[in-house]
Amino acid sequence: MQLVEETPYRFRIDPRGPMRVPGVVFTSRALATDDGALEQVANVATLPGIVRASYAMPDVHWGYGFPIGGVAATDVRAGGVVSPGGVGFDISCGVRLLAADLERSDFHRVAERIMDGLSRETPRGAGRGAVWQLPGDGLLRLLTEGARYAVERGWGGQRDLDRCEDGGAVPDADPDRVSTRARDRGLGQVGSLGSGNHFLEVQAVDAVYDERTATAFGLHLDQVCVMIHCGSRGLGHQICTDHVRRMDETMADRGITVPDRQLACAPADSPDGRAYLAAMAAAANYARANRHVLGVAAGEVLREVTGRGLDLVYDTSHNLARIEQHDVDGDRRTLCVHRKGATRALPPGHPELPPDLREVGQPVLIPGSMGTASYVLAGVPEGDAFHSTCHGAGRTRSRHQAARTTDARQLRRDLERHGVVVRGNSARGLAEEAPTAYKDVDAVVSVAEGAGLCRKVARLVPLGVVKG
DNA sequence: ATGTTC
Repeated sequence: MQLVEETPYRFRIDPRGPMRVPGVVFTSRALATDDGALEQVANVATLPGIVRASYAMPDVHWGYGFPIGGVAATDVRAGGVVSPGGVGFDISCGVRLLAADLERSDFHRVAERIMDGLSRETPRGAGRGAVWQLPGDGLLRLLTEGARYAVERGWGGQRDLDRCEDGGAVPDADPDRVSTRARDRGLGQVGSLGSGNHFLEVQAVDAVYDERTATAFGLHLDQVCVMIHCGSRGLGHQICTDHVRRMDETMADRGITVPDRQLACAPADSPDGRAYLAAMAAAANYARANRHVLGVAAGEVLREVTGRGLDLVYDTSHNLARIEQHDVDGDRRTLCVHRKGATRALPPGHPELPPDLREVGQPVLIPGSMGTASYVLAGVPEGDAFHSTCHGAGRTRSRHQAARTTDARQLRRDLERHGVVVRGNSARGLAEEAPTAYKDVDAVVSVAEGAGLCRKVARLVPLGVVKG
């Protein structure tokens, strides 16, 4: 794939064949790799109604149809499509960061007790376990009311909603567009991590790049934090499966052709498109509630051991499509913005930000790979790509490759030698997430900042990890 | 990511 260097951090793929717009890849000469993701960037550029460009963030890698680390916006009033592959199977997968009233130096003497407690109270792995057993009509309410329903039922409080994207619940969710099978899968999983790259980490603020913004976010140097990375479990997965199948069946009848069946799509303003968006919104609410109750459970463990609880910094999703208003070629347009492995990064002054964050911009939470740093970033005024930035380190090797070449016991020893207390789930799961299978998160974040997509606020390092 | 192959 031919990349044309526009600036040190911005590269272009010129339109060819059925591409309607160029590809724009935010990367660097050092970071750029091609595992097939750039071909996918070009494929996405062929989607009906796509505007401006098919974007890739610095952590881009190959995914189902769309690349992970991709951003694509379509013009809803001009037949623009929505594609489940542009959101991903783990709908509204995201990150929740909570800050403890505890210093790094306080942690070590209680580390084992805290990690044992977090391990005990955090269901994880495929299938089993959840911290919240929902009452009879609970799932339907959760799908429409998200974290607000959890608060109503006694989990956490108003601040948890104020510091969650969309106040804890996205509008326009319709449980009727969620299949019985999807609901069945989701019913017993509210409050569980899942597996793969999902985790709960205890971290310490290792560096602060912007004191004023960090203070507004509720963070300071050497503070202990808890970061939770998880999504919508089997429910979101089943919704994606159901709607991809439906769109794959009806796409040809609409006269839509795509270069890859995994780009199955429908006009956002069509029955199939609206049905997916309504089901996706339900999964987004599920994911918010999932992270919410896991955060409350973690806070109870910390309070039990230390007498100090947790305050929410922010909760953000990096797998979602949203209907947003943006200026394109001088016109205000209604766009369906797909972010798959990409994080919304609202600039200072944006009306959707809570009042206490409006001056500094949206907190952007970037989980590193296991045992490496994580970041807190902020949105910037000049942000390109519809106010989006990266979402993590980004894989360089497949799960299979990582598992084949990693000794899980050695990896665990290495982590513990670096002072990270490990509470794993399975040896294979640990091996698949070896940091050597990922890009360097410090490099990814530096490129994202260099490309003008966001700015650094704080760097966090792991003290303990509960692995999904 | 995922009751890791409906």
